[in-house]
Amino acid sequence: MAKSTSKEAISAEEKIKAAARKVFTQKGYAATRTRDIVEEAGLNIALLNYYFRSKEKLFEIIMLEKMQEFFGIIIPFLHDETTTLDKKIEQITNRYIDMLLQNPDMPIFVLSEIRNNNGLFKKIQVGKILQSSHFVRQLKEKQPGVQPLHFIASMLGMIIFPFVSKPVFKSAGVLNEHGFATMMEERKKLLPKWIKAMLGTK
Amino acid sequence: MAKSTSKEAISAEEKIKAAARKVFTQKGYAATRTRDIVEEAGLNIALLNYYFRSKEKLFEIIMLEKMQEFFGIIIPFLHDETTTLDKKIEQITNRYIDMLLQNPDMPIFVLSEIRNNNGLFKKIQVGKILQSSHFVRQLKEKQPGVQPLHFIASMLGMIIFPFVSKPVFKSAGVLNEHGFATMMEERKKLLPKWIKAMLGTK
DNA sequence: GTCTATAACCTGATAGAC
DNA sequence: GTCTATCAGGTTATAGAC
Repeated sequence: MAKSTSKEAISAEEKIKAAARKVFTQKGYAATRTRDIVEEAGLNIALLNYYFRSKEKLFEIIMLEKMQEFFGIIIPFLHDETTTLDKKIEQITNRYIDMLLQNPDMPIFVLSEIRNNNGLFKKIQVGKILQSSHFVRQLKEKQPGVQPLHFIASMLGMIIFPFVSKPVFKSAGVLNEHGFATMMEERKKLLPKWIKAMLGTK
Repeated sequence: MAKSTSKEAISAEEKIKAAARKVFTQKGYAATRTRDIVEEAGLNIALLNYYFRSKEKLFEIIMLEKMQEFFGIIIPFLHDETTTLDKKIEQITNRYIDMLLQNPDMPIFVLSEIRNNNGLFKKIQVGKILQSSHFVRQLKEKQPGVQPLHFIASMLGMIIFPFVSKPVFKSAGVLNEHGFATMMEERKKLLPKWIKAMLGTK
């Protein structure tokens, strides 16, 4: 059945999915109980199993969704043949930070669940997509000596790592929620400069 | 009782601790069963409870140990008043990568467990140590406009992020175990150059 | 479709023999 | 100190009423 587009109330199925998104990404698969999810949704366990068969099946749906978002968001920019390398760096930085500010728990969730369960991830062809991208071709032209992987790992590290270590900042009293958001907004300006500076070295 | 320094066989207590280190860091607290730990140690559950009282108490011991290593390793370099900023960057990069190559699962373990359980972490005064360090004073002199936090987040991101995303590289077929180690060895040379290039921008 | 009650299983922890 | 057997509690999943 196609999803209704009218303004009618959200279905139980959708409520459970939304709750699962929230709880799974916050606590991870192993630490979440089906009870946590249905309580968050204001429903009961029977409904979860009625719609999704099992905790594991529900998790797969959420996990695939999150991996798609996490890895998919920069693909259009990587393949854009009309933009310069510098422009791509700016777009990726801005777009990624914006998306992660909406989903701050996503990186640590996706990365730690892939550690626990590489099976699900293999469906996504990250390696091939990257290697065949216009972005990597441009990188090789600009810096023939350096593996693009090194550059990409650095760029993504600068963007994503603050989200992964956000709980550390908060617990250590270095940053609160608002301070973190401000910092990431500043980084949208700062990182492209730093990333381009890396390209200037030999 | 002081730990024996002779070459006698490893005690059951030490065997369980070693097994716990391995299993907890690989799977995280929630996903490990006490049975996993004692099987790894070749012993039985009763021993675990005899020596450590509970799964949680054993976990706390391992977790404190790992946090100490993860956050503590760079402190001596941060406070060294005899070295230049450039030298510190080289030392931190080299030393951190070496340690993480020995403990590749450590970053994702420590960071995801802090997310789940900030209580344990609060005992370590990361924020104060950082702010009062010679390293941060040197940074402020060199780049008065930029928050040291931005710089540190970038530097640590470039160093640590590859370890956090290692399962992605492996599952995606981009790198195998040996390729990853090679890449990190290359990064010991590459990162100091890139990090210093960031300092040169305004 | 939704709910309550319960089954079936798993996991951490302990009792008690050696 | 070490082990086997077992308990107590919690968790997922389902049966069956509405």
